[in-house]
Amino acid sequence: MDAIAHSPCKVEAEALQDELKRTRKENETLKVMLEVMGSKVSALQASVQEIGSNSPLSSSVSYYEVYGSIKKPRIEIPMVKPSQIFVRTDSNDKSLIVKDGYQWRKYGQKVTKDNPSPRAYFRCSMAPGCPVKKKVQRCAEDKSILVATYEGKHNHDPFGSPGHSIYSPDSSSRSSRSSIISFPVNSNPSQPGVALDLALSSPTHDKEKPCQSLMEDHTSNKNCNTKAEEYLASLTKDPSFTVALAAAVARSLSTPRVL
DNA sequence: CGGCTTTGACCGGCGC
DNA sequence: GCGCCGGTCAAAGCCG
Repeated sequence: MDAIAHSPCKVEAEALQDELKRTRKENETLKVMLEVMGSKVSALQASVQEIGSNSPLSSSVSYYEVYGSIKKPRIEIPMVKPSQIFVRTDSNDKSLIVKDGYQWRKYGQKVTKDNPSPRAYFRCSMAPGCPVKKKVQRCAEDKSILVATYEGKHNHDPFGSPGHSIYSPDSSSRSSRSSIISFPVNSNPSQPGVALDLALSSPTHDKEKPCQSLMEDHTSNKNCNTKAEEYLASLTKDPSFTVALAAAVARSLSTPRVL
């Protein structure tokens, strides 16, 4: 009886072991990919630092765009949709307003466990059916930094006009006291200013103070020119980089430390 | 007066 | 099952 009962179990066990082997191998491959991506990110950060980053922020890349280029990600990634931007404001300014060119209606505020600063919840009010929401909260590490998390995709243009860049430095909608940290890559009028937080995915950075490192890196410089855009565009066009970046971001979000 | 903010209540998911 | 916590609702008040 036992022998009859065990033999299918044995087969199952072998199948599981086989799968485990395959999973390990895949894990190794992903590790290598992550390392490659890490070096690319480091190069990118160095490049951005070199040429500056604070110029006409016409648009940015978001996790959506990263995933939009992937038909079916091999790895299931929970909760990767929200993308973040970091905004430096006056530390005396207690408002949780991130001026990104869209019109937002606040519908709630909460104090969360992990951060003493209250988190504000906004809905896009520029278009009636716009599903976009954003959460704004001060960085726990540096209260002068606002962290805005965007969810969803706008079904309209900012200001209803494509020519009206939401990140124009001269734009009256921009707060003169704040600077939005984001990487201009390609133009997408339906996206808000969404930053790709490379600090999250870079293996050279620890999880702590992702916003601060970005702040130092990108606000200290004033010029971001087409070279950066070209470099970033070439990176985002690279499918392997995109996949690896997406995976790394997802892993960074789900686990504090990857390697 | 209409639209927005504020804020306490409520709800659902999740971990223990 | 219960409590905690994040997210949302909705009434009241404020402001242009």
